Amino acid sequence: MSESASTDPIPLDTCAVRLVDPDRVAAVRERMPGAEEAQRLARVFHVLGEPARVRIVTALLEAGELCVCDLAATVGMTEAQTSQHLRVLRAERTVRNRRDGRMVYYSLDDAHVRLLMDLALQHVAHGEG
Amino acid sequence: MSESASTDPIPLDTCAVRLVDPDRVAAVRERMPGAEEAQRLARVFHVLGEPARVRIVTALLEAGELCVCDLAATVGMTEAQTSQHLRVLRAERTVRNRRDGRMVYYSLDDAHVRLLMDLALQHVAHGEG
DNA sequence: GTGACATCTTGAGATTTGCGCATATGTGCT
DNA sequence: AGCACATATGCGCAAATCTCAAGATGTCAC
Repeated sequence: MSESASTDPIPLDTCAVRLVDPDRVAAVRERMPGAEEAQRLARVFHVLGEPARVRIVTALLEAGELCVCDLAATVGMTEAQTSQHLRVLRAERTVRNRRDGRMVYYSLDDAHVRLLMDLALQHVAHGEG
Repeated sequence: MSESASTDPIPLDTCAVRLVDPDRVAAVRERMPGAEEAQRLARVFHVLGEPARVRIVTALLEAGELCVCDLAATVGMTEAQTSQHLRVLRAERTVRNRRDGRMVYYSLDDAHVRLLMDLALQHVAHGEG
């Protein structure tokens, strides 16, 4: 494959991939979000990329605020499972918790989440047959 | 734990979790999306829950349309890697491909994706310190 | 302080997922 | 047809992740 370099006229300064439109590639690279930004975006989506957590979030969207036991009953999971998923959601600032006695009440921490869910619902509604 | 049922006054028709506000739980359960809907939502988010795919999508947001080799150069991955992620994105109808000769050009298949990305960007921008 | 309850954390097992390499498919050129 | 190129696919391995069950933490009541 890469043995006899009989023809090697193109000096690629970046990496070993062929480029059709280098100018466009450079322009897009400059304007698109950086690697860190992409990582943060991915983390947000990753947290929501699980049916169990989606159900938790949608339940909180409807209820506004729920304690862990009621939340577990709503989504049909054990309390330990629910608590574990809530920890992941909390780490990403998707939900916030308020302590009242020995109960802990959870609610959404960001209004964007509701919009994200609505958009995703439209997305799956229009494309899925 | 579940050995000596000395006190068992509450008949739970659903499962073995305690309920603080059964009426509210029932109401939320009825109004929130079902399990299938949650699974579809999770699949959409899951596909975007990876830095590499986020970068591909954001690159396509800027470029509109790119062939695999330029896309690989833009996001800084090998063509095989890029192709594999594109397969995942295509399976979820996030991107579409158009063949022109031996090149294959990719673009976003759904306008919702742009909105999702913008919302997620706002989300990570306002909360991250 | 002791006991009961709600929630949180931890650990091992099982499943999934991404990466790298090699190869297959499909297209255009001579 | 034969060759070269762009992309897609299949396989093996390492890493991350979900799940389940048990124990730890913190709070209220007596």
